[in-house]
Amino acid sequence: MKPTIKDVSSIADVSIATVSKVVNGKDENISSATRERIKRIIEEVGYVPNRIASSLVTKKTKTIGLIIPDIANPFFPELARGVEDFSNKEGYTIILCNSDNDLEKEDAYIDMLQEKMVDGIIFTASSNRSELSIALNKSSIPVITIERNIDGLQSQNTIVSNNENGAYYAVIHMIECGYEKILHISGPMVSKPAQERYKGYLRALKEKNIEPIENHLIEGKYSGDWGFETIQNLISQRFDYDGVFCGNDLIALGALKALQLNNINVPNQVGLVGYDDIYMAQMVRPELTTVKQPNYEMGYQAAEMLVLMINNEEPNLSSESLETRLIVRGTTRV
Amino acid sequence: MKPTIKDVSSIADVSIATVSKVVNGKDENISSATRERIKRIIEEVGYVPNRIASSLVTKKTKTIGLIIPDIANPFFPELARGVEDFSNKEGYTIILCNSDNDLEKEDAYIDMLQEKMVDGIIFTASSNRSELSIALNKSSIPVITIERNIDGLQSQNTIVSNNENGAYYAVIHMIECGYEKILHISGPMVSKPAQERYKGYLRALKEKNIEPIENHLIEGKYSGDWGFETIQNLISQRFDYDGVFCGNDLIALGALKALQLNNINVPNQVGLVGYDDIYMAQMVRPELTTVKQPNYEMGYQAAEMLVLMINNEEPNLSSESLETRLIVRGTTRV
DNA sequence: AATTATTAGGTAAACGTTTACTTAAAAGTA
DNA sequence: TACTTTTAAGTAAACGTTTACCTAATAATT
Repeated sequence: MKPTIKDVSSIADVSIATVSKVVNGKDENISSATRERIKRIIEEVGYVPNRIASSLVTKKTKTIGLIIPDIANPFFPELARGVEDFSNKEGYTIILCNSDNDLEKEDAYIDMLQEKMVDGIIFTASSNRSELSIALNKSSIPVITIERNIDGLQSQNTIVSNNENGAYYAVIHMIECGYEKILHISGPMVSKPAQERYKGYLRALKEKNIEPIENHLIEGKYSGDWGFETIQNLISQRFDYDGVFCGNDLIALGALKALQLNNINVPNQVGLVGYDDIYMAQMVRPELTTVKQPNYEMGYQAAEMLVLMINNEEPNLSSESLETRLIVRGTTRV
Repeated sequence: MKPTIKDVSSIADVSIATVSKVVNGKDENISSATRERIKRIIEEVGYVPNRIASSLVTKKTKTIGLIIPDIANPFFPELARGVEDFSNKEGYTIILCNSDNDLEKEDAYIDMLQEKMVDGIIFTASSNRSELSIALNKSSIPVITIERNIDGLQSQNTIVSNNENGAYYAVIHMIECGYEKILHISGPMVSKPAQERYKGYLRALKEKNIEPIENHLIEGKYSGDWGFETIQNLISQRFDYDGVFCGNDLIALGALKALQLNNINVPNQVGLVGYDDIYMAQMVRPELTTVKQPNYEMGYQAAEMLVLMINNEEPNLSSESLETRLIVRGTTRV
């Protein structure tokens, strides 16, 4: 049987309160003799405090729930890492939840996290969900949404990156490179980032007085296969375009592969820009021009903000939109 | 204030025991009238059971700790996903820990997980650590090691993939393709998988009666940059080789980039094989020949095994070595 | 010497559940 | 009718801590 604080106290012949005090460093009023004796005994018997029991009285679990769509999606590991790094630094532990953008799973995880009394939740919601917002609002548990905000959540604390600007500058760059017939292969338009990127794309065209070509928006999934297929289709349809702005790097890498397979020169015949700056963007030839999102920072700052909320220190940022950075590499001509 | 079981019980005018029974479905002896009344009240007041409190008495937290080096390393997300999928199916929640292969962090996490009373731990240990094994052994908490086993851990339950065979078949394939001067760019040799892959590489050469070339082992990191640098160096040294077996895909992709940059044709002048089959392996041209590790399955099976251990049902597999699969693509000539 | 302050530690309630055991009433049986 | 069984629920201890408050002994102050 695992030793408890009681075992330690009886061996040391002190009360459990005394042991508790030295374990938690609240031992100003404990003589150094007993302090050392207790510490030695703790070592000897291998006592490890039961945080479940202490959580019950302190009402703090030092645990944060992280709900993301899928850790296997290359966008999220870095974000998760950011969350974990800050959390760990502050003594928090994180519970990882993959929702697969499935509303039922999201709900189930929210419930579970509440039952486990997490101190706060960081949440990439699949879409806007008023019922969820309501449920979350009345639960009084600090929540911060990340990457996408959801409407109707009170004390809306959000970390997002500025998708619209990111897309805008990317497309401006393409236009300045001389591409004129630029289409947009996007991810699913139900997601906010997809909507915002599309908005930025349109804004750039408008500002440069370029009429969007017909069928300029091709909506699909955030996968390499989707990018590949789309280009293959376009080629078989003899679609006329000279630039492709992709919803993310995965799409772009798939597109690049298809273009090269059909001997279409990138960047000379067709310019290509991705979004995210995943590691692989630099591992292909030509290297991919893309928009870097501060994934790690987003996670880190989200955790930072959440911990502030947990400690009831009003975060001075109630909603932060981090800027993106255009990284010009080889898939756009200069 | 959040409602507790007591609030529900007093509104329903029953004892807390009765509420507890209906909450946990142990309500054979509760009349359907009261059962429904209680359920309605739970709904109305928004009662959510405090699992911290119940864990204290049941001594089960329904939580599993997962310690891996780095979730941002493309090898681990899938594995983590496998762990999470099975765990979630069984009602477990996972705590994610990134150790960065840092011994102190590993220790700190092990402590933390024990304090949080997790029901079990899945662990990718950075290296062999006898003290850790001892600590773990006496803690009586179920542990399963994954991807790499650590010596001295009692009731050694391990899920690994057969690295030696994976490497062996890969190199055999290269030799059968006609490559003869094959070098091995490996990850850090302190890690077991690196050692085993090297062993497989040597075994293949030996079996085919090929003398390893001089300086055939180049040891470094599991990164694309490392692969890139190494090839650049080799080229500047005019090193003579015609095949490269890489410790992982990241190294291979870096190497591929360097080779192509120097106009060395892959697979005609130099054959190239990676390890892992990350998603990006098919996104480059030529697509990378590689060894597929069953990452997801490893995670899934590890969780499966751990849950068996937690439930004290002796797992019939005490140490499973999953087979790998060689995936021949475009970086080796046929 | 009498009073006060400080030091070192103890007491016991509280946190929110679960569960083995008990009980009272109702129903069944001889 | 008198007993036994079943049904429906309640009682209270236990889980392992923390912490506000208390106390006795010693030290400091006047």
